[in-house]
Amino acid sequence: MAYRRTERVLERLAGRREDILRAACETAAEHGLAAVQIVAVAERAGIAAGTVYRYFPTKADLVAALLKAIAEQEAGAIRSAVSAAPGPLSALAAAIVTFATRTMRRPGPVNVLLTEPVERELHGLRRDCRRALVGEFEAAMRAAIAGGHLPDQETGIGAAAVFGLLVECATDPLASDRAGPAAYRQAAQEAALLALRALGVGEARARGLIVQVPWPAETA
Amino acid sequence: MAYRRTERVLERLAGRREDILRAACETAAEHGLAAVQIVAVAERAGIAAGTVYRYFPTKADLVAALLKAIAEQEAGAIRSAVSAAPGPLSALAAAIVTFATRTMRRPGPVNVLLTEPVERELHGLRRDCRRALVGEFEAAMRAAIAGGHLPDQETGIGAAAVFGLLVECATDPLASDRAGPAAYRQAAQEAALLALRALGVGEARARGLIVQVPWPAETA
DNA sequence: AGTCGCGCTGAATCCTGGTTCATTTCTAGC
DNA sequence: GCTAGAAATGAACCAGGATTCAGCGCGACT
Repeated sequence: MAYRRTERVLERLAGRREDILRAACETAAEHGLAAVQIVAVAERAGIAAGTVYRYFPTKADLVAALLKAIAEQEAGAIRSAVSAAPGPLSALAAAIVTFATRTMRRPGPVNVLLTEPVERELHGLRRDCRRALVGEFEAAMRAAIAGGHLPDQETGIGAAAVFGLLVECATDPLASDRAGPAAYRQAAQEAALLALRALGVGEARARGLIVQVPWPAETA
Repeated sequence: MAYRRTERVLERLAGRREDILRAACETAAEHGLAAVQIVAVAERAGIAAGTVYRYFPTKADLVAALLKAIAEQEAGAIRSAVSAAPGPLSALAAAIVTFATRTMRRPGPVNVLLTEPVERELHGLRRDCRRALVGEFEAAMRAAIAGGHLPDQETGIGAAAVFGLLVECATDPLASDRAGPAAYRQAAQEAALLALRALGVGEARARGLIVQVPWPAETA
């Protein structure tokens, strides 16, 4: 008995796993899922290709972890925006504006969630990730409806509609001449206005809600 | 000079090109772009793999033709729905309902347009195809605005929003328990209502418009 | 019928990228 | 320092799928 996984080693191992996952996420966000190749990721993480397989038994596992990480990151951002809002309706607005702004500023992560993975076995997971994000909007809608701030309606389809609307607005090349932070905020507010109107919030009310959402933080 | 491309031969050649393209489109619509493989397409078209290369110099060309064909097919369906409508606003509603219904009934074609092709060189084309579809909605919006039937607004972002909204509603697994034609129509109308509200059409008016759109034809 | 040129064939080739594994390097305990 | 076992390495391997090409057979003209 000459080698034992001491605390120090475990830390290093966990850290390395993090490095790999981070490298994969960055690669995906920057160049798309197709660019997530074992050798490329390994290189970016500063290790050899074979080492990746000590942490992820197969590429599909790596991609699965990557999708979950991105989804959780985005969902977390929405949740924290929601919890910071003063009321249910402004929480919904905050969720919408936050997601729109983030996605416009950096479309990569969300694009990954919408991109069709090659692996058949990942379709289900990817759908779940999408659903998780849509679920955040749905929860916000439910709360607003419960409080009587939003017309009663089928939240499933409404949340999906909001999600699709925001993503398309963020992705559309037409809006791609967004030069600086101010332009992002402008475009995001425009899209948010449309989303809120779709859910039955009057224009004037929607504008008021949107303006007071704080600027989403850069990270997380 | 013992062989010349007679009329008959030219016809056969053109027909064969059509066969290949059709086979590719069907494969893509049924099993996704990843399933569009030269051998598979050739087999489906009833020819040998090598023959495909007499009509499409490279796979990317085939996929490009495929994307254009699908986009044109969808755009055409929207256009004919628009031109059959009695007025600008009902034309917009017709465009929306038609696209929603078609996509819910057969999500394949539209999914192909939204799926990331592996080839870097196809990104631009795919974007153009998307834009072409969005453009149909934009044109309908412009006409409605010009006629004073729709609040004045930025049509680019509005059209993109409508497009994304409809696609997501058609794609979302939540709505996937659509059993029959009636269910499709129901879901499509629901999504259309959200889309029209997003553009500032009041709920009551929107409902009235949607109901009177004729059932989209199965083909084309 | 004979000949020519073209289109078709499909097995062989090439390329890309995931996966493996014999070897090397490192860590913990003696 | 020395040894046993774990982790890392990276070149070799392999599979899937695009592409090529030498040979075959048909249609068109004489």
